[in-house]
Amino acid sequence: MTRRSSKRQVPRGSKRPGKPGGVRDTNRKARKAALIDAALLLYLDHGVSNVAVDDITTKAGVAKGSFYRYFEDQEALVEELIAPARRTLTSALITARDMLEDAVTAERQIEAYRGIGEALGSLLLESPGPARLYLQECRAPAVGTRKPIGALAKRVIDLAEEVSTVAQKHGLLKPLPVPVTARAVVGAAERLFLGVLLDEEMGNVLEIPLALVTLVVDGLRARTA
Amino acid sequence: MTRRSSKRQVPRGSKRPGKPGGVRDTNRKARKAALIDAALLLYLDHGVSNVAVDDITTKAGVAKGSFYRYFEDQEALVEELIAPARRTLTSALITARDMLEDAVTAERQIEAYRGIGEALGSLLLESPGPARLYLQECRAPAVGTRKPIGALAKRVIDLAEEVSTVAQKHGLLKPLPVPVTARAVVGAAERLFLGVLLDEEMGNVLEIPLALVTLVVDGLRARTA
DNA sequence: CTTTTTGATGACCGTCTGGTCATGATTTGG
DNA sequence: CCAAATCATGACCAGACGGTCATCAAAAAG
Repeated sequence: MTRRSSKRQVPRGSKRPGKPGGVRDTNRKARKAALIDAALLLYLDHGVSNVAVDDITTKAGVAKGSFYRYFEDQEALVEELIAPARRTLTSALITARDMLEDAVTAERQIEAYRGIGEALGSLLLESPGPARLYLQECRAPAVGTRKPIGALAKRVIDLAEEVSTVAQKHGLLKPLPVPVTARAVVGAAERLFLGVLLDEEMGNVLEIPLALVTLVVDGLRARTA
Repeated sequence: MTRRSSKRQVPRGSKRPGKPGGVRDTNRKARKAALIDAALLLYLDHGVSNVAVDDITTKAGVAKGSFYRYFEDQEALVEELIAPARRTLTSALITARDMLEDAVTAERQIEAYRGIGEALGSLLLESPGPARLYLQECRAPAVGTRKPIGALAKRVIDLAEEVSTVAQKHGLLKPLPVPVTARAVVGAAERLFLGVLLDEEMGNVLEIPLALVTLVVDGLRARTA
């Protein structure tokens, strides 16, 4: 029996995948979830580059050969692991950018930024693990297992620059270079949220969105009438 | 011949180390520098967890056995590699904290923060490699080879909190939780400086210190007369 | 109930890696 | 010049690791 050239969750041309909700479908989903959950816990403690497939499958309680039925390699697993975080982050930034396009008042501007904060907040609540993994690893070199995280980090910065570009076009920011304001905001937000996820002593975490808005609105805001 | 239980650059009780400036002393320093330089280049591209001792010694042009004459393991090398960055960062933060203790005017406060910016600026100029390595890896899990970097990251946050505590004591910051303002500033500064070191398109990089001061002084500043 | 298809398994293989060490080269100090 | 000390070397070793695969188990479909 030869290896299929391109592995898939359900192989294309599969003749008997079983019906949705059936035993096979249920087992496949459960196994993938077990592997992803196990990997996440190990990545959070050890970093994405210090975890072996053996570690993951042992923690997930499945045989090593099963890993390769669901994932080409660890990079493929990480890609799937951070998919929810990618969707939430990129969606929030795009929505904020579009809202700012129409933001002709300072109130609408604050609302757009608040939308980002809220989306990030919900990300922290719904997917704290993937969010924390992203925040921990997003600046280290995007090689091997970490590639999907590095790609998302680049996307986040690109979108943040778009948000800043639109904000500045409306005269809503000081005439600082867009790449500078985008990075300052992203950097501050990332470290603050990482602190929350790491249970660092942060005081009243409900003040964090305020702090961020303060940074953006008061710190970078253009002094216009 | 048995292994010494604790390796050192010059073994304790060494009988003929050679005089300072002598052939051995010179060769030792050159070899350590070659290994550290090689390791730095590899760590920057691949991450601290994806580099083998063989990689380092090959790039440095020395035999593998020589590596272990100078370093216990890679963690020891990283400890030494970031020593200049650690000195500069901690010294700058401590100086700023002390200056803020005496800062009774807004001008003195700005001067203290500017001192941090200048120290960071000189760090980027004098040790761009170690600075970039620190910025890339400082949030990923502090295990194995990355331990020294994680320890420095914790120290930086601790000192930043002290700086914020003093600033707030003087009523120079809004009454936001100290951990929040400290992290916001550190996060913004780190991402901005990383952008410079990665040659990301940042516009006029001379505006970055201004952006940081803007964030701190205008964004977090208490609205006092 | 049976055949076909899909999934699970963990031993196996080749490569990678940390770390050691016997041997020889070089430096030191008298 | 010489004995002692220090340094350099890269083959070697044992274990770690990614990925495969022959075999068996389980599910699907008729």
